[in-house]
Amino acid sequence: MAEKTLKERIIDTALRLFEQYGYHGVTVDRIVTESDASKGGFYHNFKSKDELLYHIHDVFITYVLNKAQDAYKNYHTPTERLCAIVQSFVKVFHLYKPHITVFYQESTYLRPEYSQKINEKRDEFKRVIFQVIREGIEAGEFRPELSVEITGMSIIGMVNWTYKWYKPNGPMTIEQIATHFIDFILHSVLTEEAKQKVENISFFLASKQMI
Amino acid sequence: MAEKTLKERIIDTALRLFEQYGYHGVTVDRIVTESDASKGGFYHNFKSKDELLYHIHDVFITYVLNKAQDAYKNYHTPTERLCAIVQSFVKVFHLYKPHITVFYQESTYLRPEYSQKINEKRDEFKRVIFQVIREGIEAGEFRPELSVEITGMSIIGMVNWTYKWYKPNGPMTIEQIATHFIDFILHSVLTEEAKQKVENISFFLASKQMI
DNA sequence: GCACAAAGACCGACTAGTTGGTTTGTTTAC
DNA sequence: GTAAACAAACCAACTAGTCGGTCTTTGTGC
Repeated sequence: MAEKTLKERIIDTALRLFEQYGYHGVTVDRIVTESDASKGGFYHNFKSKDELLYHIHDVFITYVLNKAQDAYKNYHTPTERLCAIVQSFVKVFHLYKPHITVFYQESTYLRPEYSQKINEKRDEFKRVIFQVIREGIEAGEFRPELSVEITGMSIIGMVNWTYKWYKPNGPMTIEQIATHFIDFILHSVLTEEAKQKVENISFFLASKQMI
Repeated sequence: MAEKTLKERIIDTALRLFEQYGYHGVTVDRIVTESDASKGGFYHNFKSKDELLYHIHDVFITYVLNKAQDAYKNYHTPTERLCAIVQSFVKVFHLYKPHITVFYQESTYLRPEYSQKINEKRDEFKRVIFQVIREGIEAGEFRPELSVEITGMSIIGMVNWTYKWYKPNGPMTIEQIATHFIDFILHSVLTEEAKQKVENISFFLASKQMI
């Protein structure tokens, strides 16, 4: 395996420090020191501290958006799609927890030119979720009295909040957490008929090879 | 009605600015200018910029904790208590949206002596919610396979996330949003028997004079 | 009711320290 | 030789906090 490049080392260090102390709680000098780099090396790889922040945002949102779009493509009923999206969404927290923390804590400090790009991808992600819920209602799988927006934001909020409490080495694995979320969500959105079909939710997930 | 004191004017201005630009995106000078105060007036009322941040945190968490404790006292079944807590919790977003935004965006920047106090109240709030869920399961109203912690954090996350998208003058009133959340939550946590009793959720809420 | 002093509220120019970013010159590695 | 990276001095801008002073209110003795 190739050694880590300087750029990667800087990003790793910055991520760790930003997560703990916040973007403004960390100086460029400190990032440089703790990643065994130099100021020259830093500014060779990044135009500015702002650009580094943008880069962190972009890596995460790009990943999660792609995962959602893949999940949409690879499954073909609203219920399966919703499960798959939530599943992959939750799993991201294992890999990208520092990214996510920075994403939700520091996005106010993104400069306009950067935040615009990020917001486009974020909105696209929301659109996919809303779409699935809308199709679920139309297909009769989800309860017709649901509000697409509030249901969508409830799901997004519930999952996103994980970044505030999830501990990678805690008592719950990320898969267990995902299963609980999906259980919670399916009980809320499915119609009685659809619930009959799914029957046992854990079994349903297993049969779809999601867990 | 008495005029607003300087302190109140400073807090109002700071809240508005912090919400939009973040704690580090706003200087004391700017707060002072936009609240028609002076540097001296600011430091007469607050020991430091940090203390102002703490004050904002404390007002919100104290309010929401009291509301949850009141809801617990005033109702006597787990289902009613959960509804009442969520109800009052969501309503807080109407009054305290800027506080909440600052609370969740800027808490990393609270100095240790302050964040300790805040965390105690926040943990106490969580404790109340966990307690209600635990009692709901024990009483047979909530599904026994629920995880108290994950269910609790799901509810808290779902509601808290509201601060990211709620617009006080948007198409949904805060009461409508609260009703949707409660509907979502009750469908997830209630056992089949308990659902029979509650029957129609909107009707249930109305009968308890919650909406 | 008044004189006056003490306390508290508030002002704003100033300071001292910090920090993102630059520059210049050097070194390493393919 | 060229690009990536280092080292360190340097700067300009910014910003939290200070400090001496003024104005206003309140309390007290007579």
